[in-house]
Amino acid sequence: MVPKPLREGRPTPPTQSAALDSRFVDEAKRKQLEATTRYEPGEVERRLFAEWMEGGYFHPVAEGAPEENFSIAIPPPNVTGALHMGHALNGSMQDALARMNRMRGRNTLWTLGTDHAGIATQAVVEKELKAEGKSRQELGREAFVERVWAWKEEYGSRIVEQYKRLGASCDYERERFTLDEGYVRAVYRVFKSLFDKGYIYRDNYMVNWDPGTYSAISDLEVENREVEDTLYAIDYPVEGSDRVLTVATVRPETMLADTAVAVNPGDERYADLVGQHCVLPLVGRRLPIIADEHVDVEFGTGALKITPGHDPNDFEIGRRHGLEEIGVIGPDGRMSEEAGERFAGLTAAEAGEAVVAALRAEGALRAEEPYVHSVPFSERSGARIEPLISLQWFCRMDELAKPAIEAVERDEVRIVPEQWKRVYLDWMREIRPWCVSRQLWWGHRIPVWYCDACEETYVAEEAPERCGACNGELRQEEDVLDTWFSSALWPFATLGWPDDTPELRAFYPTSFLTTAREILFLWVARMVMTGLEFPGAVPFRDVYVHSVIQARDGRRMSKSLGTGIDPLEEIDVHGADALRFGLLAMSSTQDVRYSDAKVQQGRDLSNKLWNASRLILLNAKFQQNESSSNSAQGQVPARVASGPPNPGAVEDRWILSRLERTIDSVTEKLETYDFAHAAQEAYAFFWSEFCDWYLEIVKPRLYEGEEEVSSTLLWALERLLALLHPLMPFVTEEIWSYHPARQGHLAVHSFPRAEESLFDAEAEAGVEAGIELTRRLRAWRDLVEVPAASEVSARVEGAAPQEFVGRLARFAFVDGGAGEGGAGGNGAAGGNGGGDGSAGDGGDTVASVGPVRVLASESIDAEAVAARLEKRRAELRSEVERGERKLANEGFVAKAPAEVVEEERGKLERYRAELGELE
RNA sequence: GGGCGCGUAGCUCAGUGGGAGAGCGCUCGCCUCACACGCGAGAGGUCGCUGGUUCGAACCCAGCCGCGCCCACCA
Repeated sequence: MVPKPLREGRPTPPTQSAALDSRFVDEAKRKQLEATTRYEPGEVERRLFAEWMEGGYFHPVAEGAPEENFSIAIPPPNVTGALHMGHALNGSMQDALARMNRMRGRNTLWTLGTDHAGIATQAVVEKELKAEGKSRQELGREAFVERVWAWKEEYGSRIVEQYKRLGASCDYERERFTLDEGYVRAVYRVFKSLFDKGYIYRDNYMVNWDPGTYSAISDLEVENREVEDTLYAIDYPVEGSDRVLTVATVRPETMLADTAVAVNPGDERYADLVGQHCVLPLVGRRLPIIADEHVDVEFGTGALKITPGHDPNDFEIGRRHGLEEIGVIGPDGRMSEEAGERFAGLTAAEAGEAVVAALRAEGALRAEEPYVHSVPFSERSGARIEPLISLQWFCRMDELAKPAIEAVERDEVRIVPEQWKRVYLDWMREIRPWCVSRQLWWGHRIPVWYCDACEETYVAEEAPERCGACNGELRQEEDVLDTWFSSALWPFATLGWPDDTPELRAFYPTSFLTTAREILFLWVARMVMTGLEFPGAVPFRDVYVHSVIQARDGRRMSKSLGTGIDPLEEIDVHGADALRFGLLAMSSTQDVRYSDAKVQQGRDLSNKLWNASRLILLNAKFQQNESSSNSAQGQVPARVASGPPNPGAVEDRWILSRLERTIDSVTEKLETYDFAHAAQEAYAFFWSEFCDWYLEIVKPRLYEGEEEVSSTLLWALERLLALLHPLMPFVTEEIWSYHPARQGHLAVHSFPRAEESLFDAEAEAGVEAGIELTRRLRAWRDLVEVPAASEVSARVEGAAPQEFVGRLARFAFVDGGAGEGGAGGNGAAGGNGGGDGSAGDGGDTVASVGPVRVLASESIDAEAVAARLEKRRAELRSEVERGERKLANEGFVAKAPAEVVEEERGKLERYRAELGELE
């Protein structure tokens, strides 16, 4: 749990010039590259991160306009926190965007900081105290708060260090904390301003009292759980009559605070009783019988006991009818004096039992039955919420909500995926006052001062000295503000607001926010409201609501359940790039289970990148560039070293075309926050097309030292690394350090833009046909069980296949007439022995695979060939039948789009032709 | 009670009107001079169920079954 030092005994990072072109001049480094057949992220990541920091790349100058710059304010983690998977996913997304935009030359700021997290932090320190046998009360407020600060200074930066392990390109020099001096000023300015507008007020009101934290909490911090309780029916005698009103409750102890009984105004059963009184059993209080619409005629007896002091509904009803508000349960969850001598001092639960016993003794308990209902619990402490009336500070939200609703309606803040837009709007339209005071010590103490002498109240940004009216002593409000009150100001308070700072001018509004949906209301909505109210502009343009990563078994990842997976362990084992890739690839808009396989895939990809690059870098021929003007760090990204190559070979044109299309597509996906598809598409291109086919195709040319293929490879590699860098910054940066075109760090290299002039449909079609033929030949070999090591002789009919086909499928093409060997050379085929003798001048054809006529040899099993042929014929017949059936359908031909019909005809023709050849 | 979403290969998930995909796992064959964290070839799916719309449905509509999440004051 102790933060790991980041620069574990590493020597200082190389200076610019040392990091520069020392590679192949330096034979040792070449040897190292040659020897390292496996990418090892551990050492690389620490070293490279230090280099980036050294370069100052993450610390932009505050210049330019927000529209042309790019900025993100990180969702501030709790100071008490440790990096969890949510942070890791969130961070991977933000970093991908930050890095892409930085590489595009945009002035990019990713603000980092932590949240003081009132309850959580106070709880941690209180626990510490408890272990020492002390309490915060003993310590006193001032000393306690000092102690929390000391804790924060010592442990509070752990999570910041952990973000570095992820590779997050935050501006670590602009780290903020919600209790920083400047931040506190922002909070006080906002409080005062909202007070002056009449939005903030103090009132005795029903709140969610959390006996666990000994504080009020907001509606959003309450979670409802199904609980099995007992529903008691109690008889309340009607005064001056022998009738009784039977009421129901799951909390009998609250009857001690009843101040009325209500019935529905339309309920004829009780119409005559309205206006009369009941007598409260055990207590003897006279309760008026009132009529209120809230009462459900169908439920129970249709009579409802009213406890304005301990039930939110009853509270509302009580206020409507001007009922007395009695509190019998105190903030400690125990019965107060008001509950009467018999019950005072008992816990609520004990009191409940005592009340039931007493009622039973009096014969007032009519019935009891098990009852399942939902009960509020504190998300903070887990304690059952005790609704009670207390004096708190509230903020009226309706006026603030109006512009925040409009901003989202008009897409000035875009919520992605769009379904969350409605969720946001629905909540905002029904918004209720926010209880902003908390009975804690750690936080922003509410900037209100009272004069006890004359009862004057002052709200101010700075403490007034004495009472202006009577010159009496002033006493500051004891309560602190809800943590979310300060979080709500995060995007602008971190930039220096309320001062007019260069940062604010350059980076507000921010560009992007990504968040889990659980804090859409708690945090996002409130930032929109305060942003519009204070700096006067939306806090961010786009909000991306990401998925929740669940534990492997589908449960929530949670520390208490023991289902959490520690991202740092995953980084230790697989590397940060692997984790980043894995998280991005597995994430989507819906919740997903954590997938080890995807992280594995990321690790494999890192390794594959490393090795494919080794192949290229160790074999490509290139001229060492004179290192041109040193690109100034962090300013102008280095240009792509050379212009696009213009190769003649069809496979070169093919791969360049595919690369540019991939760049186009991956970029578009990143821009629309479709991280999963961006990652997977980049993976598929690199692995399946670039490595499996292109590298295999060009190996002979590469080994021969052909310059054209070398420059194509180096150019493609450079663009590929740059494209992948936002997703996997470490491996790509490390590989780049060996690239001859390197002039500076990849982190500030330009991000590729698809070069459309390289799109080449013809080359794509040509190579893809060759690939298809290769596949068929390989499948044929496997099927007829040709030994893997042997080469098969064959003749080609008609147009010659791509030359790589024979080599990759291990086919030696012989030319019947000229006796010229095929691409692979006959030497290798010599192993086939005598069979080749007859093949040399065009022996018997034993099978056809497309245009390829396979010649008889010892390694070919005639029976297997026949079986193979029969299988293919069966496939083709069924295809032909399918096509014929479809085209015979008049509706299809008449109504389907012409190109669909055409395609169908083409396919049918091809199948027929192939079938004809085989029969 | 209201809302949102999900049910596709053994597993985890893409696909959202024109012939079922990926990664992992599995089978077979390969240590082929970048990579065995690898290479090649395969097997495996009545796309939850029932109806409807359409020339055509995993995809659109309706109903049903199962699962999840959010919001909500029925004692």
